[in-house]
Amino acid sequence: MTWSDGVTESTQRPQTRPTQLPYLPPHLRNKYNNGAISSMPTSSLNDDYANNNANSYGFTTESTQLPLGRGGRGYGHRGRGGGRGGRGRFHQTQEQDPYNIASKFGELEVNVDDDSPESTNFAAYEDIPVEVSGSEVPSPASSFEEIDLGESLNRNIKRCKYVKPTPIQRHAIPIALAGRDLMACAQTGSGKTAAFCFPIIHAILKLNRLSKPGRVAFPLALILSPTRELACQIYEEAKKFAYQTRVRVVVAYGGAPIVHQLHNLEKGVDILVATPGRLVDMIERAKVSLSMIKCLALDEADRMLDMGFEPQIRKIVQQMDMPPCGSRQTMFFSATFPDEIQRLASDFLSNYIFLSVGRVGSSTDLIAQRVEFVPNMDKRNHLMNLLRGQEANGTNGKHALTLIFVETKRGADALEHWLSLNGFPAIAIHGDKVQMERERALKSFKSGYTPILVATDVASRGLDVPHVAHVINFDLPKDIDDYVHRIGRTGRAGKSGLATAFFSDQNVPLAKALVELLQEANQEVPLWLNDYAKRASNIVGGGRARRFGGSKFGGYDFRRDAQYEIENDPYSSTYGSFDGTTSSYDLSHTNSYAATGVDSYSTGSYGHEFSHETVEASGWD
DNA sequence: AAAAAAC
Repeated sequence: MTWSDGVTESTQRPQTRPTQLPYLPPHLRNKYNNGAISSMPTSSLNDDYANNNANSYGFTTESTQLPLGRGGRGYGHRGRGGGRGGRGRFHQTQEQDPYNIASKFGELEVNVDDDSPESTNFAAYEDIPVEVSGSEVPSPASSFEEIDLGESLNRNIKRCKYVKPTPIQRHAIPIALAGRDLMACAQTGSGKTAAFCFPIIHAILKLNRLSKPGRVAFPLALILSPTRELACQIYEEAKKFAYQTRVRVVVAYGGAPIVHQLHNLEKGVDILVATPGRLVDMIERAKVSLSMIKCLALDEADRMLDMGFEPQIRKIVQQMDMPPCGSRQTMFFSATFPDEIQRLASDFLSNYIFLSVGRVGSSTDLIAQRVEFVPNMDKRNHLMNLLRGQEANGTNGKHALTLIFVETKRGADALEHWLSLNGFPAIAIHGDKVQMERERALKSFKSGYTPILVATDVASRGLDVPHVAHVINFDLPKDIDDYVHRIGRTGRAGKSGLATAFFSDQNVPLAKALVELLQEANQEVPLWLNDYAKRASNIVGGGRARRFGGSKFGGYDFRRDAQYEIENDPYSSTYGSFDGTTSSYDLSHTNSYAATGVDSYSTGSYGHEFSHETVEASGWD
């Protein structure tokens, strides 16, 4: 992870940096001058460069300190990040793939930009199913030129080597530029960070009222994240996009000394990226005021509004000095968006547009999912056999990392210990570890030094680790959405991935939703699991279809199913996008929006998917 | 019953 090594470690113990450097696989070291990062000098990627770069960051993390443009060193943050590895499914491999690792595999569809813009992949691109609903939806844009974010942003888009907007960007950016509120479903890695960062930066530039230094910071935009690591990831992205715009981006999160963050705030902040706890702390210390907020963005929004987070979010958004709903712009982004969370989110939104980008080319299409019945008692032995099998196959090591999810922090430590005892190089990450340990664990895993990471759900969302070949749900999560996010850690960079779940009798409540998910992803459903699902369906109502409308869309506008609630709900005004004519909201027709002044459209086909020749390359067969 | 997120 990138978030604190440059900030604290390198300033406190700069002499230790060399051993802390992100590992760069030997076979990749001399391959950086190809394709999209052609401007990058090969020499800039040797260890010396990384070393210098890391040191040069110090804790001066403001955007203007980036070495971009000097010898084309630029955007990768290579010295610290170790490469966050994009999924490479779209044309923006570089967005999360500073090393351009994806293209190194030579088996990706993503670099079509380089030579043949008209290649067939563009056709697939157009076919990604998109669903939009809401009133007066701005038209999608097919190119960045068409969007025209202004000179400096256009320059940064070019620097990022973004050639064409991804589907989520094509739709979300015009919506955001129009100042509309937005609820967007899109897989991580599909460019959603850029989808909200570009419009935010554009809006701030247009305001022409950049923040000044001062004892109290008045950010114009706030981006919230559920984990510290994700906050840092967004921060790094936003910094790239804001390069040389004089828009200042600052990050605030717990577990790290607050003084550095406060110092950065005092220098002025336009965009604040934060985790909730630290932000509340800063507001209560009167170091930050939200009174100038023009735009609020929540990433992994469904997590931000779940039981644990909702009060904090409510506090930040409704009980501090943030301008009320309607006089600010609010955007929610997530890969999964259950009904009940949509309902909560609508409290914070005004006349919003719902946008869902299909899953083509994202997680479930590239991931082979297996579910095995394993009683709790047998889990360790079963895991051992699995790992031994990988060893025998050669399908482990630096480029086939294994991520094991467990339910509890204690369980993570215990399993790490047990694996280590049995000769498997494993390390655990969870929220009881201090930040330094979390970071070290992640780095050790990313580098392949410990190719097995045992994790709690701290690692289930937003975490970008390249080369995760296998996700093992040692303990299955209670919530199917968590499962979706977890397995989304593999199948990255266009490579296929494997997800194995240990299903025990404690997971019966999950059976139905799991079966539906497997079916949706064209995965084989074990007979015994089907039996559980049938039996469980009597006990546990609903399932995935309820939330996802049985489609391949990543989400489904809950307002479509909300007729009676609209009629009876005292908060029905929050559904203002339906023009108040709720009674004419006819659910019997899919296209009923048109009749009620609510526009809705779908594009693309369900059947078309990227073709990947990478399945056999994964080594899991 | 658990995880995450402030000091």
